[in-house]
Amino acid sequence: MSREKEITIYDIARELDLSAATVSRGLKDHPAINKQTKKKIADLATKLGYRSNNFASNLRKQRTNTIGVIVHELNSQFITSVLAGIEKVTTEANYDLIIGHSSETFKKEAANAMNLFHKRVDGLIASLAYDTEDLSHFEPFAKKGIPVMFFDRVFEQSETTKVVINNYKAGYEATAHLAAQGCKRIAHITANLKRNVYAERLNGYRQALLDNRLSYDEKRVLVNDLSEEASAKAARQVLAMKPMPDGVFITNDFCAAVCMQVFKDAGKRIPQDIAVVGFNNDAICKIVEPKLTTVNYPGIEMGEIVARNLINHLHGVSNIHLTNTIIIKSELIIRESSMKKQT
Amino acid sequence: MSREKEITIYDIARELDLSAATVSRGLKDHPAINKQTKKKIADLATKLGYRSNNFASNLRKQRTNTIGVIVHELNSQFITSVLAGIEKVTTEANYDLIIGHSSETFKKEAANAMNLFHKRVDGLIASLAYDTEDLSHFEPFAKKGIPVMFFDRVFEQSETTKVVINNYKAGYEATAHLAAQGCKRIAHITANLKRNVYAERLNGYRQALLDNRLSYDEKRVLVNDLSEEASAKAARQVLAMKPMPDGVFITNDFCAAVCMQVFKDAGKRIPQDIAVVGFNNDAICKIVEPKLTTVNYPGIEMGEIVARNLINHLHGVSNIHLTNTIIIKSELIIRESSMKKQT
DNA sequence: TTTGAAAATGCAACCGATTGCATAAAAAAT
DNA sequence: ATTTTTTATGCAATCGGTTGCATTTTCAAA
Repeated sequence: MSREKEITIYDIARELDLSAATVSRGLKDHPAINKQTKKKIADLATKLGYRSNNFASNLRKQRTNTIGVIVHELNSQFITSVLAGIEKVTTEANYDLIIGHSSETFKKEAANAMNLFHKRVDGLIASLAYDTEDLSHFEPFAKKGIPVMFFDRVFEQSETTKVVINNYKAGYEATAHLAAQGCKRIAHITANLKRNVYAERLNGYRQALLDNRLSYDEKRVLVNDLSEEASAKAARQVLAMKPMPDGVFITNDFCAAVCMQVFKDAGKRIPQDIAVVGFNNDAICKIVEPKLTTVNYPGIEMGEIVARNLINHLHGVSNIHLTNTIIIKSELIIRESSMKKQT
Repeated sequence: MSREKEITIYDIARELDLSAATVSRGLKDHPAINKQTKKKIADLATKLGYRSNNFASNLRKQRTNTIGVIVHELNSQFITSVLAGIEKVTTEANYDLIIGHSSETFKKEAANAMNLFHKRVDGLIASLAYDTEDLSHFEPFAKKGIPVMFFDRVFEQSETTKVVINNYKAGYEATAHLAAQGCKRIAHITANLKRNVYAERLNGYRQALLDNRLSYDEKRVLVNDLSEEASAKAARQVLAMKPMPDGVFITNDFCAAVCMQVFKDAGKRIPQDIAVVGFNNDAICKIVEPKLTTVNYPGIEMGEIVARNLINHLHGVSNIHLTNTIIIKSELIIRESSMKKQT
């Protein structure tokens, strides 16, 4: 209720008959300060409830020890695990984190970028929104020499550093698996092909079809925004295809779960009538029936790697401008939804 | 690559032959500054790529215009929508947001609280972690007169302001609905009863049983941590009860989804053999089969209300110490998982 | 032309921590 | 006892906006 006076190093200095400089050094364990003096300072600081003023400190140091993160959405297992990985590394390195989310819109992504820019983060980690078309909103960072790293949703052609999985390979393996299960007409439900992850998976899908002597048919590729409504619509489109596909590779687990629901409502059996493979290995995979075959995405590892690289760069240990792309392993997890052939 | 020099108001002042004070006022549209001067300042600022230094500004103003938020987890629809509501209001009021998450642990919650305290947020919004036992980590805020508001997971007995739904009523209605569907042995799967939300729902459950002349049996109440494993275990415990329950009210949709899976694997039909009601109205409700009856939790509204009250308090428009508890409406959404009686 | 009020701008002291350099005190070497 | 080295501490400028108060400029009223 009653606002206490804020304690500063000057208060501590006065009380101990020291200079503010000594208190400042003492508080951060500077080697030139006497051990006992340090203890006296620390004790009094605790007693008075001193808290360091970040603003004064950052103003003077011209650094913030803060890293900004921009993600497209928060409510996904994948993103949450990436954040956990980033947090682990940044906390160890004593950096603070400011997390912003774009709700999949370019507008909010740009607003977040500007916000973090004004907050003067020392570095930025980002995954692009659904409809981001260019990276101009990250240019202020480049101009000021603030490192930016992308993960997952990146611009493949850009010069910035990025951490990704091999989406081409993942798409290839998912599709090849369906082919190996005997599927002859494999559809693909995906999202905005401007996003590298989806474009690459589509490429993998196509190559796997060709390598398995299955024809690639544009009509079997459906693009939507992965919302519940769009997913259901895509599923109905699959059902309406003639002949109906006997397998479908879907680029997102939630979308796949919705599709499965529609397929089952239409009386189709999974995997007998239509086999399904999703992507991400979200918790939902084990809840849907049958359990969903999917591609496991090592989120924590991805977060750790992207954060570690950024911090190494900030510490001058390495230079991210030399390492352009880091590829992380992913793997197909086979469950019932695609097991046409019983083992 | 090449780090540009940072532009300050002094640079602008020098170039326009003005004082820094005038530039400062001009940039923030102070009424005493001539319109044309303002325009000249704004134009040059843009041209030079000026960005205001928050640290200098906050240091001087002794305010941050930032609100901290601590939530227990990010990957839930409910939390995401609360955050959306908070964001909407705070953005309009020109406050920044710093979001921290505790991963359901007291330790990280306390660490987040200290971090936000040192970042000197003007106010704090929080929902407690699974195992938080006391509120001592929020005391520094109280001491400095920084307002703290809780939502959803709160300490009912505490003096702090809180925004909640009527969990008692929600639990009552969910249970009464099962009774109305003809269930005679209704089980309840819930979580840490130290969390008000779960304790209150249990109370509602118990009263509804009594009001429907059904006996309350402690053995039918299972407490777990809502993880996938714990949920499956709880479901198996329900299956093992003799006689087996014919209805179950589960305090969380994800947990309910896992349970349904276990029930179905055991050959039970939902809702014929066992009716299920969940809680939260997450997207998963419409993906499981049959679709899950649940309690809708108005996340966005909750976020808006808690943020609006906090900001009003900060602006001195109202005083949160007068309003102790705000209750928001929730409602039962009936789907197939509980419809024993066909309509 | 003078005067008074209103409008616009400037002065200078903050806010609190950091840090290069100077200095003082204590310990060691001569 | 004196000089050198080591160890501790202090001085004072700096970071970049903000703001109460003073001063100057502008413009209309007398």
